[in-house]
Amino acid sequence: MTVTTKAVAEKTQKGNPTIFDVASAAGVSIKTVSRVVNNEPNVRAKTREKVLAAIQELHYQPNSAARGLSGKRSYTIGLVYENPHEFSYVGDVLNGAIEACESEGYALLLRPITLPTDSIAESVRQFVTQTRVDGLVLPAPICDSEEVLGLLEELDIPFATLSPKNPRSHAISILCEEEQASFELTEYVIKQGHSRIGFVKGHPDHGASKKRYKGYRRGLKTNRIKHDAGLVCQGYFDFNSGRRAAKKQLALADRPTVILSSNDDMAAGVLFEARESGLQVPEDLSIVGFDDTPLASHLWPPLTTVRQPIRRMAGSATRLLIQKLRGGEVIDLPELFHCEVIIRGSTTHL
Amino acid sequence: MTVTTKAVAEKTQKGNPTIFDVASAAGVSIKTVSRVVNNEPNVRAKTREKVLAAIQELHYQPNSAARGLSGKRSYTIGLVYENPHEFSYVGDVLNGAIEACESEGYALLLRPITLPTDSIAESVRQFVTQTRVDGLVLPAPICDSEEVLGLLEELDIPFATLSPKNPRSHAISILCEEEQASFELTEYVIKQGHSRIGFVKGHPDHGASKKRYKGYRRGLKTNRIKHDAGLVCQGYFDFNSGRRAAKKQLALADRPTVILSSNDDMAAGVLFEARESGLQVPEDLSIVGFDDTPLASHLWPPLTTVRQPIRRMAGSATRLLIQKLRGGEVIDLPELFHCEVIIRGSTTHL
DNA sequence: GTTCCATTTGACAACGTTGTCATAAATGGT
DNA sequence: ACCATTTATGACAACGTTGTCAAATGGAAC
Repeated sequence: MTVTTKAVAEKTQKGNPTIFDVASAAGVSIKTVSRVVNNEPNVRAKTREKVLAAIQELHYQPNSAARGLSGKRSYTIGLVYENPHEFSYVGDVLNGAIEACESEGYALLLRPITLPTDSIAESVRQFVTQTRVDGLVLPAPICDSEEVLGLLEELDIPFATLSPKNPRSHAISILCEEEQASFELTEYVIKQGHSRIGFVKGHPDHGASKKRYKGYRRGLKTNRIKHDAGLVCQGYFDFNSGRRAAKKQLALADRPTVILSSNDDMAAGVLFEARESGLQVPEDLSIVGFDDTPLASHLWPPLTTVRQPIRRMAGSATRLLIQKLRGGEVIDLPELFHCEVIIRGSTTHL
Repeated sequence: MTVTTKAVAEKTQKGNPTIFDVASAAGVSIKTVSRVVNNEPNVRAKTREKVLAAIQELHYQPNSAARGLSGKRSYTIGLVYENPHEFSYVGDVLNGAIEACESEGYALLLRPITLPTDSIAESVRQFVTQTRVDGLVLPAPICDSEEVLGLLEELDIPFATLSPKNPRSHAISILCEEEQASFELTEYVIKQGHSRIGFVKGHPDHGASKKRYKGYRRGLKTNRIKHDAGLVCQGYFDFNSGRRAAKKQLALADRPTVILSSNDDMAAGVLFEARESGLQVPEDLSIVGFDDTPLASHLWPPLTTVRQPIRRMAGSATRLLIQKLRGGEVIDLPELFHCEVIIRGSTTHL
């Protein structure tokens, strides 16, 4: 076993363990390892165990390129679908990334992560060792996990971050002027005569939340409106947290005349709750969202909101990443995109 | 050149053309072809041209597995994102397929197609030759293109169809009881006292449209309500076609008291238009959707609709496909999923 | 203890590309 | 016209796996 461990150490230094490493560790031929890996018959139970143990110890993952080359299979499934005109935030990220990959001759592999999870980093480690991707695109909030970024730097895998909390100086990061947009939105409602302005914060793990809140605060300050902590609620970017926030704020004696939400889903929750309490929108309460998802324009009244060019941002992140992979020099300065304030029927002057 | 063509023909018979085929066709070494393909410097313009011509003629596509094995790169980018709790229809399809692939050790490659396009089949051909996927998952309406299915059968690439118009006897197809659900929905509103029941059809290219319409017709017939062509509009599964349909129906002297739409987006359009004309929902007009997308529960009032287990359906399609790829016998009988009618606030009794 | 057969194992080629290094051809300066 | 240098091309190994086929092993029947 000592010998085994030693052999392991030697090999592991130079990249990932191969079937040869496993074979020598288990004291069998590579073919036998192959059989075990592929669940082929005619392997003695005892042999199988030895091999399995070696695989475990070495954290062996078959190289899919080699598999694909040797055997006939590619171990890959295609999914062809009609590109929906209207997609959610994540959908736009996908589309942007896919387009960029396609035009650059790369393939895109997806790894959805359901939060909260024990360790994002562990999921990411699995993903990169399994798929051996050349680089990673990381939207928020994944790109805000120090654990993940540390891991990737350790493994020396390049990555691009999309709307990170704190852009790293040595990573590609794509940002957009959310703070400014949020500020403009706040100024806009103030100019409409509002002064009791509610705000629903986004998920604390997303960098965007802070920026949007900051813009709101600056808007108030610039216009000499006193900040009232009672008019600020913590949200989590989902519909229900918007509802909860609205319920709370609408119950106030001196309730706000407008509520700004850090995304459209929460704004929809606010609208829902306003309706439930019999309020007219925008007459009794103006409502503002953020992101301009399809939802924003499909609600009635349609939401005043901010459009981020998510798709282009994701495309840019991906293209820069590929450029870096190709060895080209990439300006590591964060690329800054412009946001557009969109005025719709959910807001009106007092 | 005659020799070239001959060599091509010989090789092409046995699978895809390789770099050797191109090299011999162009009269150069494989390394030179490699250089051209990878845009490396130090290739004479004339040589490059010859090679490019051969590549074109042979429809050569580099084998990415071989590339990945030989070079260090995998030509693959990973995208790690937080799995949104709420996604659109397409998003659910993706999630279902990704989950299945992940658990079976396959990778999933996406190819969005923007319709209308000159030739879906051509896009699909490109996709499969580029990526060399083992099989394909085809949601509606892609799976309804005879051209595509014919191509795949010709190339002998297995595929699974999701909600196809006409399930093929020799293909995996996943269906759900949409006709029945639509029927139940129709009966439900009739029991609520409605008899002027508007209907907005779905996109004519989708198999689902026909089934949903059929359920509506059967619901009317079973309850002895005369079918009125004036109450049926053609829609295209998008918000705006829902608006247009509603505008038309609400202008009728004897307007419907409820409008059934073939999906939620169109129902949102109907709701929007109802609001625009100052109608109360559901008091003045009941509204029904289909699909139970997040939108349905986020609108106010939330929509009565039908939930299809899209994610599970996509997962099943993918798993069956992989089973088939593994050589396992797959029951080619279409798998039928159950739909659930969901009653919410957008409908009420007359 | 043989013999035979089924089971288990292994040696080695093949897959299609890129990387390395050697060599051939073109170019330029004398 | 020659050599030195740069540029262009090619031969061949390497990548890590699976497929093919031959060899070794183990157990049952005699």
